[in-house]
Amino acid sequence: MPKRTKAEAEATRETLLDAAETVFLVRGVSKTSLEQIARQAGMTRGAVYWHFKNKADLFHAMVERVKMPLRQLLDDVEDPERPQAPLESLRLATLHALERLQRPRSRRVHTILLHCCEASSDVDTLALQHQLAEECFATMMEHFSIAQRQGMLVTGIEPEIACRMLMAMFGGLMHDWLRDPERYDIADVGPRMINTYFDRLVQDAA
Amino acid sequence: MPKRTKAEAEATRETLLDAAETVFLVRGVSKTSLEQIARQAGMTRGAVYWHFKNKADLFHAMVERVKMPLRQLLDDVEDPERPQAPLESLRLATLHALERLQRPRSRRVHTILLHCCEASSDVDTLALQHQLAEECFATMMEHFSIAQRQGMLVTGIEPEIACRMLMAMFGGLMHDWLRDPERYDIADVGPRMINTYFDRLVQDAA
DNA sequence: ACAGGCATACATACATGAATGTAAACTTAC
DNA sequence: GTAAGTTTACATTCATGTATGTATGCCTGT
Repeated sequence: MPKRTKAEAEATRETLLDAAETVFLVRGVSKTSLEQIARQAGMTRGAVYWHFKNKADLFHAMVERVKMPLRQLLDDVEDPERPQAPLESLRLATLHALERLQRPRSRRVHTILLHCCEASSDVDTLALQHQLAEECFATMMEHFSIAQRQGMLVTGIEPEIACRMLMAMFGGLMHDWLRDPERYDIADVGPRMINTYFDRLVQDAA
Repeated sequence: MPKRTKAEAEATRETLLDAAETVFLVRGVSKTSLEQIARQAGMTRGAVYWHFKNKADLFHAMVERVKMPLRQLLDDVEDPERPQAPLESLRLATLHALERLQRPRSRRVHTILLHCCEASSDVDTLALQHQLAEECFATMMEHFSIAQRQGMLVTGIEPEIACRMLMAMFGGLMHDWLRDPERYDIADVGPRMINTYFDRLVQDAA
């Protein structure tokens, strides 16, 4: 039954993206055919090619649905009353990011990005990761630098190292947990790791 | 000119594995055909199918050439004179692992494992990672637990969290650096991160 | 020691299957 | 009626696995 109403068309687009998430997770991106995605969504390849240019385009749209840059996370948690608490802001933003990661869609898409697709493929996943990482690093470096100037960083620790440690820890935790989420409860382990990091490596000025 | 001598045959096998590393890095595992690998090695698919059952088998052999479990790293660094310095052993083993990672072949293969192949594909890369991670975790947990019993761990930090933090940090650093090794010098940043971690989170008993 | 025979180490050819992109047909909303 | 949404049909490309070809290294009997 061809030609749905405008709203219905938009709905099928979302359905196709949902289907893509599902199939990508199981088969991996490169081994998934557009046919499989279409069938999962209860349609044919024609629908896919109508809404998206090709697999790369579809993939990109799928990622866009969950994209949430650190910049915005920080805007959410930064306390307007206390504009100079960079480390506390970072801690909260990190914890908040960890919570978002556990939401089903976010979890699925990040699993796909980290484990079910490869570089130099249809989709340039490395460029996506690179872009996100650079933005994260720049934003975090600002905050760590401010913290250091305010004497809130334990002496002897350079902002760059602290920054890279946090990024590595967070990224590594994501990568490791998403590989097999049943192994441990990230809602418990994650915050303990993050809090331990901030409590130990980072010290309020006297 | 078919049929080489036994030693030459072994040499072509290695050549094929080298070729695989090269092509996998550029095209990604799933998008590389055995034809491309064979041509890169200056042969035909016949040679590939002679030495390996299929792409998965070839991939597995490629990984085996660099596989170096943490257990062995620890055996290398553990001081027989001072059998009770678990944290120092871990620090050294971690630093040593970091150095190994920078060796060209190790670097290539790990890049492929982390960025150029996907789960649920020909090769079960998740199983490989899982296996390594489990062994690492178990071994490290032993050492962290011993350290805690000896009062060498900062009070208030549980061995499990310390263990997972170190694993996440190391894994995240690998993942991040290998994505674009030109961004920073891991030979400089890596040890500083690791040493900072051990210096700050882990404390010699009084 | 060497001549045959057999297994080895590849190359070539072929059959199959599957995915892609596009074009054309069809149906209904607007 | 026309354009948006979707299906069906088709042509092309490409990787895989296998089967077959073939020349050489290696070994065994005498």
